[in-house]
Parts: sequence; C-alpha cells; structure tokens
Amino acid sequence: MRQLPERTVERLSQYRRVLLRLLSIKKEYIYSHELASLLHITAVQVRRDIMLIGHTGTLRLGYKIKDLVDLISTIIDTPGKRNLAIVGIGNLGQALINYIASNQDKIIPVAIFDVNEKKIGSTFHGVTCYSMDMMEEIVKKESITIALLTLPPQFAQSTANRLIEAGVKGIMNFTPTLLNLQGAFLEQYDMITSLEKVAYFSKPKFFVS
Amino acid sequence: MRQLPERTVERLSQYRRVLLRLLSIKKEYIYSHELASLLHITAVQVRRDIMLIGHTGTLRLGYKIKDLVDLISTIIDTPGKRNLAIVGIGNLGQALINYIASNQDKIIPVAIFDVNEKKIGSTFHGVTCYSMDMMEEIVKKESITIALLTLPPQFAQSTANRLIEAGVKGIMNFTPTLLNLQGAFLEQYDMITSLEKVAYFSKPKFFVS
DNA sequence: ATTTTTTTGTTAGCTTTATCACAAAATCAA
DNA sequence: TTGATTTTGTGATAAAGCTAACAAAAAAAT
Repeated sequence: MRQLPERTVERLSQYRRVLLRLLSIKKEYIYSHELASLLHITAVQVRRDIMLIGHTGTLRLGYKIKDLVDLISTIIDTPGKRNLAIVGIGNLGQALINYIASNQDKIIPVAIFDVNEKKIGSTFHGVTCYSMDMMEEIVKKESITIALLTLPPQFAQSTANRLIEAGVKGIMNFTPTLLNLQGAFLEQYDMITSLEKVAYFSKPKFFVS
Repeated sequence: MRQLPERTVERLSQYRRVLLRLLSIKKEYIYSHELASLLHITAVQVRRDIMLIGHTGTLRLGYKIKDLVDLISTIIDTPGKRNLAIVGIGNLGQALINYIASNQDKIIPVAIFDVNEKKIGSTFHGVTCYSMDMMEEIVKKESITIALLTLPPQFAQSTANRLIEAGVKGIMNFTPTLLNLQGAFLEQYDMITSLEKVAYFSKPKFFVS
C-alpha cells in the first residue's frame, strides 16, 4: 500500500481507540456516520479513510469493528513492539512516561536519559534512568527507534543528532528548538506556538482589526 | 485584515520568537532566506506570510526585525493580557504551568482547578488552586478566556461545557477525549495519536507493505 | 412486485496550503 | 554607464486534504 496521508494516519489511530472501546462493550458493527459522529467529523471522511486502507464494509450493516481494528493495527503498528527512550525526565518527561505506559502497549518505554546525578540509576514507572553518556550504547543494545525530547532546548539539536546516529528513526520534540533532521521522522510539539494560536483564534471579535 | 491561515499564525509565533532572540543580540535586519533557514522552511513561505500580514521589507536590505516583531505582536496578541486557567494539576498540568509562566508574558495563568483536597488552597508557580465548584465564579471574576484541560478524560466534555458557559473562548485539550464544542476555539493535543503517527512514519522500510 | 429508504464506495470538485517562476527595483561590478 | 546580481513581492500553479454528489446495492415498506 502507498504511504497514507498524515491526517489519515492520525484519524486511524483515533478510530482504533474508539473502536476498541466499542468492542469491549460488545458492539459488533458500526456505520460510517456513527464513527464520524464520535470523532466529530463527517461520514464521508470516515468512508474515504477506510477506502484508503482497502477495507470494505457491508451495505446496510456497516463495518465489522473487529476486522477494522485488526486492519488498522496491521497498518499503523510495526509487527512486534517498538522501543522508546525519553531524554530529560523533568515534570513533562514524567507526565509523558506515565501516560504512554498506561495508554497503549505497542510502543514501550525502555530507557530514560538525564544529566541529573540524583535521577541516574533510579526508575520512573519501572524504567531506568541512565547517564547521557550511555545514550549510544543503550539505544543500540535496546534497539530503540523512537525518542522523546523533553530536555532543555539548547541541547535538543545535538541530542537529536546523536540519537539518529545511534539508530533512532522517529523523534518527538517537545522543546521549542526548531530541529534540522536527516534520516528520521520528526514530530514537533511547540506548546507556546500552540497557545498563541489558541489566543489568536479565540480573540474577542472586538479586537480583530 | 482577514483572518489568517492557521499555519501562518503558527509560523508568525515562531518567527517572533526567533526574531526576539536576534534583536537581543543587536541584529537589525533579516533576509527572508535567513529567517527561512532558521525555521527550516522556504524563503517564499516566509515572504508570503509577511505579505499576508501586510508588512513590506526593503529591497536588498531585508526586513527590519524590530518592525516585524511589533507588527506580529499587534496581530497575534490581544491588546493587554489574556488570563488562563488550568483544570487538573497533575504532572502534566504542573509541567505546563511552569513552562507557560516562564516562556511568554501575554497569557497569564491566574487560576488552577482540581478535585484533590490536598491541592486545593495551595499554589503552583504562584497560582492558587481552587475547588472545581468555584470554576464558574472564578472564571467570571478573573475574566479567564483560555483554559487548559489536563484532567481525567471522562470529565473533559462536561468541564469544557461549563468553561464555555462561563465565558472561556479558547480551550486546549490535552486529554484523549474528542470534544464537541460550540462557541470556542479548540486545540487538541493527543499524545497517543501523535506517538502512533511517529511510529508509522518512522517504521523501518522493511515492514512497509 | 414495486417503490422507498438506507448505507457503502467513489468520482469530481472545492478549499487550503505550499511552491514555482518571474517582474521590479536596488545595489554592485566592470 | 551598462550589465550582472541580489532580494522583495506576487500571480499562477501544484499538492494536500476535505466535501458534495451520486451510483449501486441491499433491505424495508407498501
């Protein structure tokens, strides 16, 4: 199958989460418009996404939830698991590791790196924190392919370079540093930009020039 | 001026941050291609954004940084400040309040709400935590127009409804609940979807069917 | 049996966002 | 002075993403 549009992949992830919940309450089939309304999008959008992944529903019955979940899984998951590292275990890093470990089971946090002597050697949500010096070694040994950057911005670029060099293929950058990467997929989350965007689009009409 | 494209607003926020740093080291003018390379985008994109906000540079000299920063500010900021509330002050809420309070000064955290008796009455980064019962009252009294949701997902929709009813105009939702809002701008950040997207696009070629 | 309703699948078109290509003007080089 | 170079500003075009519209088929209603 050809590489899917980014937005479709995002929605597939959301479809699956919603569908798993429905499966757990024994729902078997779902109509495009039902799924759409759960995500607050249109039914056509749902049907188009499902078409793109090559699944086909039953007329008048809708889509078989189990089959759809399985197909989405074979598409967006890697067979087996993916190992993940978190670099910088401050407040945000801790929030993320808890959240990730509790909310899905295909992407496994296996290592944490930090400079803080007090944190090195201790565990967070069962995952060991190592010194930054160990990064290359552990990334290779544990086959880590995804990394989260939650460290001070000035170290983001050099850390990203080291991670990619050691074999990481996907990076989520939570620092405001604008990274320049070669050979890895980058997902940037810039809190301040996001906040300023909300401020702009929610500006009282009053102030709009 | 007509409402700007979402992407342009995001980039304006980033331009400003980069430009402020350059101003602080006494740089006066900047070329579109310089700014572009700092953000890892194209020079045309930069010029088009600047065109959209009605600014004009000097041929052969580039853009006057001070003027550009001022213009971006009049466009994306509200005159005066905006007050912000954080609902749910767990690990993530604490990470966000610290980050927001330290990294910009137009959007001010003025209230926190939580259900935890131990947290109510105490302060985080100088901001008081109130009981959830006080939400409507405080939102009105403090003229809060932006809210961050970092509470358990099952309470996200009802809390959002209450906030909007009380006057909030922009909501950043960090829970995986897909909200249905009327009368407020919504920015959703779904960590798991984002992570699954990175996993998909960084999947070893090997596995791509 | 025929008509109406429901629901999928898909084409064509629309909107939004990004890029190409180039004119215009300022400066520099010869 | 003339020609080359640099850099902005923008119309035209392309790419990505979304939606409208409708055919096809199954089921339900009459």
